[in-house]
Amino acid sequence: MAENTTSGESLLFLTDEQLRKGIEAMFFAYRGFTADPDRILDGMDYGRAHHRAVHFINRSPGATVGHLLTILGVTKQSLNRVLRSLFNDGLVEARVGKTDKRERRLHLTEKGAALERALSDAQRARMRAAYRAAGPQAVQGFRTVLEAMMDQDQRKQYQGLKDKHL
Amino acid sequence: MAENTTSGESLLFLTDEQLRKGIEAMFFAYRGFTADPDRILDGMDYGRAHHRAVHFINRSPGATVGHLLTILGVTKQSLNRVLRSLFNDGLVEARVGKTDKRERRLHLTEKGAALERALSDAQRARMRAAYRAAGPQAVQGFRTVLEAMMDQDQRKQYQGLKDKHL
DNA sequence: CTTGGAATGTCAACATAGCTGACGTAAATT
DNA sequence: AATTTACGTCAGCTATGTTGACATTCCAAG
Repeated sequence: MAENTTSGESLLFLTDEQLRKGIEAMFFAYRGFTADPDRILDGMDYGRAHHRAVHFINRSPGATVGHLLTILGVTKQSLNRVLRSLFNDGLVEARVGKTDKRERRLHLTEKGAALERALSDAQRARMRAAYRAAGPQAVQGFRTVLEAMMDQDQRKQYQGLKDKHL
Repeated sequence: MAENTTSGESLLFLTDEQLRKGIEAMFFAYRGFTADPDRILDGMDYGRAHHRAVHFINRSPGATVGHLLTILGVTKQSLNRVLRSLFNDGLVEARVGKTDKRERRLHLTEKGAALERALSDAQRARMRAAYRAAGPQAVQGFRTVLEAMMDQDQRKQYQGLKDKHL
């Protein structure tokens, strides 16, 4: 693991100690990242899985179940349990696909959109505070490192989503 | 910390769209972050909870159970289940506290240290690749934003750990 | 037209990892 | 002596993931 190999030109940021700090930063930060939505969801019958579903349905209205499956990376049985409860509670509605009638195109109802807004408002508020405190340059570095940390497939989905939206 | 506050100079990084991208980046990156250790643990009887325990015991040898509880933020029942299995399998050993005999000071055995090494090698490899690809300046921004995203208590623990180590 | 496969849903059974509540024991503190 | 602290444990619950098996619906290709 010998860092500082070639010349002395500051490969210090690649030492095991620096990496360990990064690892723990991810661990603690992720807890903060999910804390606010979790607090809202606590008390409802919902959890993080519902949050993720609602987030991506809001983000890509009309997405099929299969699409959601690949994004979330869970089994259809697991996702189905979540979707069923959202469906029963009137937060999500499924419209039969126009061209392919096997597909169920997922959309948020107004009620679902309201929950999504509540959750993402809370999450964005924290993110905004962090961004503001860190400044634009740090934010760019943040995004760069996160993107480099993703798996290939995940990165494609992430970037794909980026384009599809606007 | 206030960057670019006053006039209209580039507060664009605080738009909801930018924040949403940051949120999704966290989501996808965290999956990558945990993927490699998860793969190793899969097949053993262990999971992410064991990884976390082993990580922090390695990091702070002699830590008490209570210390671990506050760092991990779980209940003692939950942690105890994990510790018991690590204990039974001879990965962790508990020594009675010298001054306070109620305390159990936790240490990794050689076997436990070997697992910890395998897990953190995998995780560090990914982190190192991401750091290397992103560069030192991005890494600094990454850490700055993550730190700002933590809860107060978590941030203290994170920073506290930083000092305690070396 | 029939058949095969894809997209989806559902049932059953199970594992992991979190939680609460209640209780016990030993050691330290007051 | 009484209380508090640190830890362990039992019992039971919930959320979220997993596999495996099977049904339905429908598109597409032979």
